[in-house]
Amino acid sequence: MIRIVVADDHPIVRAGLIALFGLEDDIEVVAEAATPDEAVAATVHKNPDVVLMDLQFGARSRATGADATRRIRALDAAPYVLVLTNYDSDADILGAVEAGASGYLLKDAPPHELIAAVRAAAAGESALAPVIASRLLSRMRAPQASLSSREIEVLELVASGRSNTEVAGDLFVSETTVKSHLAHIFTKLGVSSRTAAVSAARTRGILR
Amino acid sequence: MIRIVVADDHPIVRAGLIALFGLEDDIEVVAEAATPDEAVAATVHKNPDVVLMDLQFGARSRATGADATRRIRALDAAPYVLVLTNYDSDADILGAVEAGASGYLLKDAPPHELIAAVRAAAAGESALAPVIASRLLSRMRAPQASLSSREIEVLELVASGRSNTEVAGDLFVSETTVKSHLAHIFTKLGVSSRTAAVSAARTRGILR
DNA sequence: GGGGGAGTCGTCCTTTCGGACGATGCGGCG
DNA sequence: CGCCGCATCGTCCGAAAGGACGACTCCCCC
Repeated sequence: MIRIVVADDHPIVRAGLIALFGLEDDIEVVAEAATPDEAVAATVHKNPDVVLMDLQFGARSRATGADATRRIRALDAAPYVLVLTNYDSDADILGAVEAGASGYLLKDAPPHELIAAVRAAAAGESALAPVIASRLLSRMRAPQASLSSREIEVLELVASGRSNTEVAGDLFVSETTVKSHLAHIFTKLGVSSRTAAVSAARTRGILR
Repeated sequence: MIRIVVADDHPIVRAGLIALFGLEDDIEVVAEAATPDEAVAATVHKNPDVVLMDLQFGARSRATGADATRRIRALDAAPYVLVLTNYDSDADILGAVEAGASGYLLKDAPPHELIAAVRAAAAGESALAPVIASRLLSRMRAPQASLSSREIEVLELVASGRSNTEVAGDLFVSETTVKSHLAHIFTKLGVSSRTAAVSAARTRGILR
């Protein structure tokens, strides 16, 4: 019997997961958690085989699913953590993997994929949704788009709506320099306009 | 007995809703739908009292929950549509209300609130999540910076980094029209560039 | 000591954006 | 009915942004 903990702030999602796993006779939901803290506590007390972890917990909780994952993986005899979330942003995926997740699934995944992932995780295997796998690979192929601190500084000002000349004034450099930074940012992010750069940086977690 | 249709592209969410309503003996889920088209079809065939409608359907479907809501509300003896979604952006709320939704709930709502909303909807009453209600009210109080739904639509595309010509193509209008919308957006938000408009809209909660 | 990346600055040129007009049709509202 | 907001389309023009070169300092690292 695979014993799992379900951690998600949405009562509806928890109910759905419990209902789905209720149909499987080799999987048992031993606890549910509505916050990252509850997830860690439940893991400590119930000692499950797998934790199904959401990444986004509503604004009510300052901690994230990645934090909880990190803390859970730091435990003795830590269970495997399967991240189950809505989004597939690079920042989220990277964060989850760094935190020690052994799988990453999207909430719109078909149930059988989810069940299979839980069984795989319980067996110590990694399970990635196809979408996620291809995204990770494309990230490997593409040189990591790490912006320099100066470039991030420029991009933050641009994101706040400042023009090139204004950014130049703010940073005490010439407009040429700002445009030069922006050109580098564009190539690194694979875009060709300031607004697209801001959007890309946001989805990748470079900008808040 | 209140007969409802559940429309959401996430199998997990559908399972959760069905499980939750299964506990209520005055509510019966008569059909589930994974796409907007299925939602309309199910409504036509099952003739429910209430339709629980998600707004975001994955990229697989071009139609949105708002489209489906509009089509359902245009039917004879149309059921009440309760929008149940993850986000509380102004654009989503406005769009849903315009489409004829009689309620707007967030997916992280506690189950009892959801149940109450379904009963209210079945009785022809409107049900808004407290967060949504206050947002609508604050919108009433500050009418100066309210963008039309079309303007928000344009701004969302701009925020994702699309150029004027691309936005024009996406919306099947001329570039002149896009620029016209943007000019209005600029004056309403008190800015003078697309990037500044996106920034302003974000801080005011118009965009997420 | 010779890359190589980051940061700085420059010029030339093209495309895009934004401002300033105007104009039409539609719908709501007093 | 007229007025007004919204959405649509148009032209003209100046300003901003972006691409394509080059070039000069640091500074780090092999």
